[in-house]
Formats: sequence, structure tokens, C-alpha cells
Amino acid sequence: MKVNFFHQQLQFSRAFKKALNKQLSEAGLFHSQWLVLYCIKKQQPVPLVEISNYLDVEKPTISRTIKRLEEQKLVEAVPGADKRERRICLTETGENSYEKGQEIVFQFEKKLAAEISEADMETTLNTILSLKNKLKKEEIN
Amino acid sequence: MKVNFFHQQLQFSRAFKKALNKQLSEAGLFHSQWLVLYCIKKQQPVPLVEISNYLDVEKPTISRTIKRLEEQKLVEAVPGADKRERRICLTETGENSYEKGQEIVFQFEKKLAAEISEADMETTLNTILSLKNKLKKEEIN
DNA sequence: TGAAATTAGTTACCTAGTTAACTACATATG
DNA sequence: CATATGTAGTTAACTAGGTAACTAATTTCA
Repeated sequence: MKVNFFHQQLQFSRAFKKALNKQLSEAGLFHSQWLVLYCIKKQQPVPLVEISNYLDVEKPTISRTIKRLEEQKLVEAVPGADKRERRICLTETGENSYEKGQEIVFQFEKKLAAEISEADMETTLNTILSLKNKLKKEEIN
Repeated sequence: MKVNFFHQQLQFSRAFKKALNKQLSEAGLFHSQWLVLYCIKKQQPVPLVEISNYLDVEKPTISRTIKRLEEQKLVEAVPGADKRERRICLTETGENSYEKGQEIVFQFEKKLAAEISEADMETTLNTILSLKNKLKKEEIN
């Protein structure tokens, strides 16, 4: 049973992203783009490396996502004290896209989780966090 | 809290795949390759479309993975009655890689799940299955 | 039986993640 | 101060997922 869990977990996460991407296309966004907008919104102007740390996604991935968001005029860089840094902000269009995305994600997750009890959700979240933590620890060895 | 769950879930699934891929490199395999070998092992000679259905991964993705496995001489196609089909089998090398991968995956998952109680694991699995099911149903609308 | 619809698989092109190797700037230390 | 080390970000090349549009073989059914 334990073995099957991980397979199911991965399958769910793919299905989840697929479905959410479909919803988010309404706002002209992909899920990964929305996540980055979310990070920027929370602590703009934010250097790229902080987004990478927060999302636990490697820098080149974030770099590429930011590049596309810049092309779509959703974000822009402002100069910082440290010349290596590129501190990123939302544009006005970016703020709008973020808000739209936020609403879509919120409704989607709410609807999806509706039938799960609070208690089960908590147990499940704790299990996931615990597994995630274990992975981090293993990494060191 | 519910909102955070999905984020954590996705982060875990990325971390999980990353760590497992690292382990599997010992056997010269990627996780997705191992999954496909697993399907083939269970019901060879198996047409590509059945792997796609079982793993719930689109056909072009499976097609590409099979192509690489063929290049590595881990699998081969045998002719079937239906001329559209390509029924896939493991080669002897493929059987070996599968066995190696199987052991690595088993040990990895066992170690990872070690500290989670049976009860919590069951709750978590049921939650995931329930969410997965809900996604499938939504899809129809 | 012949035309239409379905199915298996592929190709091309997109997003999203990874690692490895690099540049340019900043900081620490001899 | 000069050098070494560390850090922010990029580039290139890979795996892994997706959709859309296609070919060729098979079924359906009028």
C-alpha cells in the first residue's frame, strides 16, 4: 500500500497542474508563472534568487520564467544597490493578471478540497510535510 | 490551510522525483523510464496506448520515452495482429535494468515512508485518491 | 461493400523542471 | 591592496510533461 501511495501522489500532482493550467489560461497565465507573480507580489522588489529559494526551484528555471513575464510586460526589473541583482516588480498589467490568477486558483482549490474533512486535510498536509522534511534531511547524507 | 496544502503537495512531488532520479541514476534510468519499464514488465507485449492509459500520460510523451528506451536497447517492438500497434517487450538488458530499478525504488520509498504511521498513510492515500477522483469528474463538465 | 468514424502512433512545438559551466560583481582575508 | 572565495544571474543542453495536427490502419454502419 505504501508503495502505491507515491505513485498516486505523483499522478495527482500532474493531473492537478494540468487542470489548473487549463483554468488559468483564462487569465493568460500558466501555473508556474502565477507562482512567480505571487512571490513578487508578496515582497517586491524581489531579487530572482529569493524567488528561487522560496519556491525551491532552481535559478535557471526562474530566470526563464521571469524572462517570459517581462516579454509579456507583466513584470519589470528595477536597479538595486548590488549590481549583480535584478530586483523584480509587477507592472500594472502584472498586478491585474495576478489578481485574476489569484481568484482562479482560490476558487479551483476551494472547489477541489470541498469534500475533504478538515481533519483528513490536516493529517494529509502533515504527512506531506513530514515526507518533504525527510527528503531534505536525507539530502545531506 | 487548505490552500497551502496544494502548494506543499506540488513541492513534495518535485522534490520526490528529483531525489528518486538521483538514486535511479545508479541503474542508468530516469524515474519516467522506470515507470514505463514497469508497465511493460507487467503486461508485455504491451501496445503503447495501454502504457499511456495506465500511467495517465499522453501518448506523445510515452512515444518519446519508448524511443529512448529502444535506443538504449532496453525494450523492443514485436509485430502484432493490428498493424497500427507497436507491442513493446523488455530485452534481456531491459529486464536487468528493471530489476535494478525496482530494488532502488522499493528501498527509497520504504525508507522515506518509514516514520509515517499506517493510519496516517492510509488517510493520506485516501485523500489523494479522493482529490484525484474529483479532478476526473470535473473534467467532464 | 464503400464511406465515415475511430483508434494507434508520430511529429512539431510549447512550458517546466534539472545540472554544469560560465560571467560579473561583492566580500573576506592574507 | 590584492587575491581568493562566494554570490546573482545567465546560457546551453538535457528529461518530462502538454496540445494540435497529422498518417495509416481498423471498425462501424448505411
